[in-house]
Amino acid sequence: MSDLLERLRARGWRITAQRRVVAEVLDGEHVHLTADDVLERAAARLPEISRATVYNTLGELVSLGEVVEFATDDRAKRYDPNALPHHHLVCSVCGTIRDVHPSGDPLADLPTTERYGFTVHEAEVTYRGLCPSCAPT
Amino acid sequence: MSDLLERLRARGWRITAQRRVVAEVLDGEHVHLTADDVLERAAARLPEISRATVYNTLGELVSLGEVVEFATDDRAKRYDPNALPHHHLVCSVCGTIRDVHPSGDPLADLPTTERYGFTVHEAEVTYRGLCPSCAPT
DNA sequence: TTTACTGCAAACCGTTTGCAGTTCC
DNA sequence: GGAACTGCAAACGGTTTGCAGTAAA
Repeated sequence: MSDLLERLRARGWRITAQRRVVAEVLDGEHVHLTADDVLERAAARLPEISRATVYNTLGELVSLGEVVEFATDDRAKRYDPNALPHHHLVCSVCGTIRDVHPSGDPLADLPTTERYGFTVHEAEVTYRGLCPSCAPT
Repeated sequence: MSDLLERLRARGWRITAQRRVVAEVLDGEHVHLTADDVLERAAARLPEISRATVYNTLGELVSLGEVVEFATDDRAKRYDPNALPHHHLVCSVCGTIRDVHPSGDPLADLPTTERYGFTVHEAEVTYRGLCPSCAPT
């Protein structure tokens, strides 16, 4: 994510304090923030940042492919910095999300007869279970 | 889905015209309706049905396990009658959704080292691609 | 007869939008 | 200087809720 600002610049985008802060907030692994989380953390560093700008910037990062939107059962979408392709492991009780990297390619498991004429590009897996803190003792 | 009403009754739920109609609307394969779709189709048979009742009934069917909520990138959740476990194939352009049944168990592809101490119960796969109508010619 | 269920309407909350003002290049 | 970006505030749309009335058992 560190050279994200370079890629933005290469696309002709202006580097502003707001965009820099949003990019910084999203840096790291196992980061799955809501737009509101991002606003809160960004505002801690740049108090005058607005909700609209956070949404604008998130949308831009998504269309750049730097960030992936992740729809959960909650109402709010999660924003996931997409350094390397990965899948998600979600706790059914507390909602904790971890990034996981399964062995093998899920795409290979979808036979032609089950593709309905689609050209299939990717598979996105959500594993569900109980995290250690929520597991019955 | 046909004996759903029996299962509801067994749980002590009252069988009303509204619940019957919602259950009927959700019957079938490749059915992934929004709450609004359900309301529209239910109202075609039972004009006085209300939005609140549709949401109530959908929520009940979900907690019964008869219907599965499916969060898409769109704002509206989809409701999927859950007769047999299955996964989804989604067109990235038009949003068409098909039920698919991959060979093999995606759960087997998640090594212990990638489970972060979770007890993993299920895997939910979303395949993305282009449907025949949206594929470039 | 009892109490679960329904319908109405308003509230809720995440997200989007229009626009005037600002700032980066 | 000019286009791109920001902040504000209002609108939007799917979902939830409170409550008075209705109907299943």
